Amino acid sequence: MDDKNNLQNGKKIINEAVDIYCIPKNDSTTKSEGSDIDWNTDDDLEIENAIFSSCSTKQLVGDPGASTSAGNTSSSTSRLITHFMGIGFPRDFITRALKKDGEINQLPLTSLNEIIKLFTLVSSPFGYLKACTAEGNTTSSCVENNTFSFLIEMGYEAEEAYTAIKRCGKDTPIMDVIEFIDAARMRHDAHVAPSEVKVEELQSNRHNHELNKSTRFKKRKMDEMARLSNKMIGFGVPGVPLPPMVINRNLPHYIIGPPYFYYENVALTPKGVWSTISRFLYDIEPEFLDSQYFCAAQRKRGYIHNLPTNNRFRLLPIPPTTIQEAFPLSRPWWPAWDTRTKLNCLVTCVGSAPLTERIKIAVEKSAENEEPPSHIKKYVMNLCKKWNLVWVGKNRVAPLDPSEMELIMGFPENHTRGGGIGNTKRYKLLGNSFQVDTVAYHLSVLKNLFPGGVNVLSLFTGIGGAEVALHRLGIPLKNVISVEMSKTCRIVVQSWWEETNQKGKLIHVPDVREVTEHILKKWISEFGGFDIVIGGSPCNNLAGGNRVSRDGLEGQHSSLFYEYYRILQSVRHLMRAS
DNA sequence: GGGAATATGACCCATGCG
DNA sequence: CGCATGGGTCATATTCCC
Repeated sequence: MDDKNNLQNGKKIINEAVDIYCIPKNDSTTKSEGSDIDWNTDDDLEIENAIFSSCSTKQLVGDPGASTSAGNTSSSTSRLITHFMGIGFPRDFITRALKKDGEINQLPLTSLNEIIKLFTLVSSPFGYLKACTAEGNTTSSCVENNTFSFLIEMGYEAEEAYTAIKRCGKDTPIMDVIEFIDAARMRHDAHVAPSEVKVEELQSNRHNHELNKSTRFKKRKMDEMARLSNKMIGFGVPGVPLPPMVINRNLPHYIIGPPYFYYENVALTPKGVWSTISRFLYDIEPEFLDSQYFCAAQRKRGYIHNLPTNNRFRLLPIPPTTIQEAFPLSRPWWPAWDTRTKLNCLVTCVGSAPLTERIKIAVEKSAENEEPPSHIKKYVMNLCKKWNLVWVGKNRVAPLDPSEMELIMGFPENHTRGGGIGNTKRYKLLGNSFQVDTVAYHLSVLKNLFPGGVNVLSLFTGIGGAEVALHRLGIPLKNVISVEMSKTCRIVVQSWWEETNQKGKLIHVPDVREVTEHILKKWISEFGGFDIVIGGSPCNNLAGGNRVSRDGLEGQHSSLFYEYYRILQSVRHLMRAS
């Protein structure tokens, strides 16, 4: 049944993608609304490029620079259909993807590729397999499609996957197809034309095979390391010298400038999640950053945004950055053998009282003024690290209380206190939040860009980390649309809004799904557009701590990332149109 | 030394019970 | 609400082997 849902979801996204990608409504070169996009006359060249180029040319319609000119539309359409049928998509599916309001839309091949990619990503290979069968395709065609879907899901380009399957043969095991693509890529890097790659060479030469596998492993490893360097200093943090490697942030030209957007999630996701997120968010390199450079606790997060990165500045006052500074009262009780200076990530669950008692008893066993034996030290340290415990008295450890967590996370003390909110809930809210100083560092560049204040579309607002950051930066909040499902969070944000005497307007929306194009249009015309779209979509299906439903980006909650993407696309589209 | 095997550590968590 | 319990996927660190 999940497959069916995936499929429907995929179709929904395609329809939305068609809506979003299609036509700039008041483009002077187009005649009727939403149906006529002009064609590049050189169809042959374009299709050739699409099939044989191994790099993504994300030139979307409506993005500046997507140049178009008049051409033969009907033959282009049939070529497109032929092309995608050649890949293995059912004709019916392609025509449905192309159709809107009963008319055939003429989309550049690259855009249609995007749509297909979206579909393939959202619907599982098995869902697609079933759909094929239902639509009367042959089994062999389904197998081919399945391989294709897998390759796409793994992050290969549609074009190269298609070429590889075609050249290897549709019955070739998927690993061999991958070897083929990687070999082709390596040769391409070495300026060898893809057409010179011979399948037989790979299949018959075991040594070569192993070599490629090893090189591929290395290459991936290096890619990962470059993206996710163990220090996690993002594009630079105050006080830490940058590595000699130059940060080369080449944003696609069409994504530079307003509306700005800022997306956040946990850094250590299941494999492939960040590359998928990045692929949706305009191929922008995530900025992986650990909040330990801004506060006393680690917090490894990835951020994708189109904000400038020069002339950032920190919030003042700079909060304590070590446990000892953050908890001066703990100093007399802190044993020398507990060498921690930073807390681990503050999460939604905390250690229990009996646990702290067990630790007390374990430590007390050793004589006065004497270190416990090493196995006790190890036992205690493991628990302290696991539960983020601090020393609060003689042989006594305790979890942070919610107010201490608030301070470390950069919120005003008692931000989440009262109003009917219990401690368990406070821990949950705080554990799910932004670290304010970290986010403020990134958002600080907005201060010069918007001296008069900002209009914010805040998705998955939580307890308002981004709003607090902007406020503390001294950036006036003009209009804030806060989309947050939890009533408790809305209460927290509303209280903060009133207590800090905000002059702007705060509108609460409970569900992202209510944020339709229609209502976005209304807000945009009312406010004159959004200056920034901020959001950290649910991480519970991505986070390592989840032992039950770490389902990845397609998980029940984490899949709301696609809503973030949808809304951001909508805002960008509407703001270009207005 | 370098690669492979193995150990260790970290993780914006969910559920059931009393 | 407090508490106990429950794997698994990653990355890095360490050890082992050639």
